[in-house]
Amino acid sequence: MASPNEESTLIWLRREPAGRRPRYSREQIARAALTIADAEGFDAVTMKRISAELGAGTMTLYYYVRNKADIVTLMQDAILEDVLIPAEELPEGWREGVTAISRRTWDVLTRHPWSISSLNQAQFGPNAMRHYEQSLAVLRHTNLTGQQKIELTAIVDAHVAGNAIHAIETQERIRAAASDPTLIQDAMAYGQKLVAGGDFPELQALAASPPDQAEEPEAAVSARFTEGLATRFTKGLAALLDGLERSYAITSTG
Amino acid sequence: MASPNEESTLIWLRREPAGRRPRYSREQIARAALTIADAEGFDAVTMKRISAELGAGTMTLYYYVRNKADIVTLMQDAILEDVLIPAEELPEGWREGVTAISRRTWDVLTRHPWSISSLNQAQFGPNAMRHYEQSLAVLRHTNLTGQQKIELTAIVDAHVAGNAIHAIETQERIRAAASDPTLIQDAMAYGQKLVAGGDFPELQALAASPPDQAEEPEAAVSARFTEGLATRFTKGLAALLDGLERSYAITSTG
DNA sequence: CTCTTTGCCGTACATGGTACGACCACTATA
DNA sequence: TATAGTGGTCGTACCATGTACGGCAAAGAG
Repeated sequence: MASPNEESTLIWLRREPAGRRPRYSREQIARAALTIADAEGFDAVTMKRISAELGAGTMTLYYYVRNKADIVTLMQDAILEDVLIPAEELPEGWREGVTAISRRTWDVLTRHPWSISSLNQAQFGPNAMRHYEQSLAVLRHTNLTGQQKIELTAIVDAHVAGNAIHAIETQERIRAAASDPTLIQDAMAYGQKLVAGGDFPELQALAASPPDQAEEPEAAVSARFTEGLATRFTKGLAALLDGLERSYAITSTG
Repeated sequence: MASPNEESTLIWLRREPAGRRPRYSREQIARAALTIADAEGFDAVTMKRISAELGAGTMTLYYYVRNKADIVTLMQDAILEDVLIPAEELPEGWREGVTAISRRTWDVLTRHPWSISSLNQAQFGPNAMRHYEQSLAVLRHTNLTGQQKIELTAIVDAHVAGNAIHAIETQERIRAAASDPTLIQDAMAYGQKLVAGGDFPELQALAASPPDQAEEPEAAVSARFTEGLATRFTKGLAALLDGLERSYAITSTG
């Protein structure tokens, strides 16, 4: 039997140094890492970089945290905090509730493009738990069984995550293209080469039609794109909920 | 003006060594990498490891490929080949077609868990192009405009990817738990601790009900889970298509 | 004032990607 | 057949990153 509560594999079960006068805190560390990730991408989040940001030695971090994965876990949990909707702001109906939560989740994930690259390394945390609880709570006054609530939440969450990834990738592509036009040129060249081969009639047909809205300030293009992604997401989500409402025969029992 | 076609940023536009008698080929390299990834996970895919698999020196790979990202690109494209549906097997209606493609995509992605971890590093390739073409082709005999086809495809693709990720994560968690029971124990301990705090009424309610189907051979549990994930995916997809059919007022013009 | 604990961090090592350039064998030309 | 060039292989070396280890100083306890 291990000593109570210490040396767990979960950071959430290991107490944070709080004894005499620790100079830093897990929260500070997470915040620093987050700042870096948002500004320079996930790859820039390095133990050295984080510690430098805090004015500490690299190894100091290991006093607060077991390894880098722990820090990533903290980061994920930090952004999941933003995903939570204050109780007062939660709309009434199940459908409005799910929509609000999903929309907010998508927003937050999209605002933190690194959230995708870091997916594999993170662990379930308290805010994930709260998010889950909230997602279920929204379904309270429906005729769904517990298993059905779980299922529906899983489906919707997966949908949201998938669309967030899609949006992030698109945005990243735009950014990359802006900083290095060669990328686009090459991609276009390759695409055209393939299409010219004649094996892609559908794509060929599409390539012919759109009115190439060139000549627009970079920022505008980017902004319109992001907007477009958001409305596309909204549309898809509505369709999904429509279908789910039907197939589960969901009714309000409020 | 650069020399024609050489030194592109895209591997697809750089010719493969084929002159005198190259000992290897990009395809071989990709296959080797794929084998390793499937067997030992993406992290095991190392330049040294790949070359060892081929019986070559590490640096030899760089004669066929510019860098590791290129190899990842080749890997992705390789599995996308499996995603393509032979023309004869494509069902008639748009809905059946989309379902078949989506289902197959989900299957393949799920069978290659590393496809997720490698998302960020890969580039669009020929098989991605074919997959896209096929997705559009299935919508040919409908009343959708070109933009709508693109939109719908994007939505469905994102949905599929999201669900695949979800499934993969679940499976990975199961595997991890199987190899190290401590993980589950800790997670359960933490979960219960949180729930005991009283702030998670919905989760508490759910935790009470399910008939803890313990005492089942590991393999069986895992298999049932996978199956469950697949049917869940099918259900969600059907709902999504239902909703999309309605909101786009899709009709067949076949 | 001494001893123990807390907290900080320099050093060192393992691993992974990759730039550079030596080296060998084959082929074309003289 | 000798020579020069070129296609293909790979050893060495360098850099970046995560982290184990252990020393050290300061704070508190006795």
